Amino acid sequence: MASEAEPQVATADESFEGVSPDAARRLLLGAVEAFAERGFHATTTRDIASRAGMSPAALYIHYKTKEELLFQISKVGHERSVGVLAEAAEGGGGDSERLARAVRLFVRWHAEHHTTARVVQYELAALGEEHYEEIVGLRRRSEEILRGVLESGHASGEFEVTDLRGTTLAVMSLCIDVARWYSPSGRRSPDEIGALYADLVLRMVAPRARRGG
Amino acid sequence: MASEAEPQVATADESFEGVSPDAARRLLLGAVEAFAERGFHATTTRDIASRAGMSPAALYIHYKTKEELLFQISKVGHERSVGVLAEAAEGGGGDSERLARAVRLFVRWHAEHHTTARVVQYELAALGEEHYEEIVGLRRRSEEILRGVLESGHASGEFEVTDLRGTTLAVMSLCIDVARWYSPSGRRSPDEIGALYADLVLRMVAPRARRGG
DNA sequence: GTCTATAGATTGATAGAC
DNA sequence: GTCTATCAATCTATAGAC
Repeated sequence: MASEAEPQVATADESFEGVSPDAARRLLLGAVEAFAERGFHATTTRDIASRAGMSPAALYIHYKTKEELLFQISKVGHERSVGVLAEAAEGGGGDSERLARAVRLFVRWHAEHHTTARVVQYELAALGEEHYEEIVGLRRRSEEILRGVLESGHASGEFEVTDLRGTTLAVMSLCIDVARWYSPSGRRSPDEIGALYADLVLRMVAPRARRGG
Repeated sequence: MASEAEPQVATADESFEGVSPDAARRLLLGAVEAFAERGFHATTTRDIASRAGMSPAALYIHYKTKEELLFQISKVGHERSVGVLAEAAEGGGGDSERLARAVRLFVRWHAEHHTTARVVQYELAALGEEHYEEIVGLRRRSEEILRGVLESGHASGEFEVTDLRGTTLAVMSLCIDVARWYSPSGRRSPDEIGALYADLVLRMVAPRARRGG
């Protein structure tokens, strides 16, 4: 049995593998868990520290404020998700293939890393002003990547997109909202959800069949 | 010029018209604003009371706890949004017409009442256990209504839905996420977004064109 | 780097006058 | 029903020993 002072960070998230020293990473993982469960403002620094198996004061050796923890999570999380999206969109194949792959992997990331994703997507408002601006820049990039694929497919006639910005936003919405409702105890695996959503998105942009004559 | 003690509840939401006495309604509106801006836990009872032009103590004449305010908002908000969805789905026309109308009005509601909707959709976790269970019941109803329309359309051959539960969830996601990103200062009106999303959803479930031979 | 102890501010909620 | 005043708890963050 672990004593109360032992680290309790259960769901290790490889997104933060690179963070060192070890104590700083454990604090980050504890914060992800706590922020995802209860939200930034409802989480106490005591809670974070105790999940990392440390005293309340130890947090401040590695992070200046509680907000800085949120910022680090937000930054790494956004970088990871933008990276997934960029890689999928830049990969080979036609525009349908690129779009399907982008949606599938972006959705899968939001399901697999739903704790991190929840913090990333829903705790933005708690960031300080400068940190917020930096994160908004990263968010713009993911939107641009997706819009690029849709635009390319529309130009080539592979897609039919009547409202480019609106459709981009809708597809982003679909993917992001997965973080809100996904649960590992649900019926579907992250990959299955990704495949389903990729199919739905392809149908959203498929050229309409010419009807009648 | 209004003195500091005057009510500052700006965006009156007709969802709460029926609440009386007047002070209780003003507190509710103040709480909606504050919860939407900063989240439940970051909102102080002092903030709510001051938005309603009252002293901190006055809140407790009308509500037992801060959580009870959240519950009232959540309850009324859910009832309204379920009502919109139910009316749209029960109205006349074919299944395509019913689905398009349901999505259009549900999306429009989430945009028009985006402050209320944000609280309704993203502050659920702050509810007490019993209150949470009651709200979950209302949420199940909206999912069932939407699933009913999709099922009916699939049975009649008007739609092609390969994964009923998954598609239902995806359509709900699309609608709900509007509350997260919508801003009145954006380029599109709630009605335009509703119309666009209804079109996208119809395409998601349209039978695939028979290709080739 | 980590701890114990605690400062200093703020919070949700109550008491009691009017 | 509303106010002023305030309590008791809790929070972020720091000080100083080890």
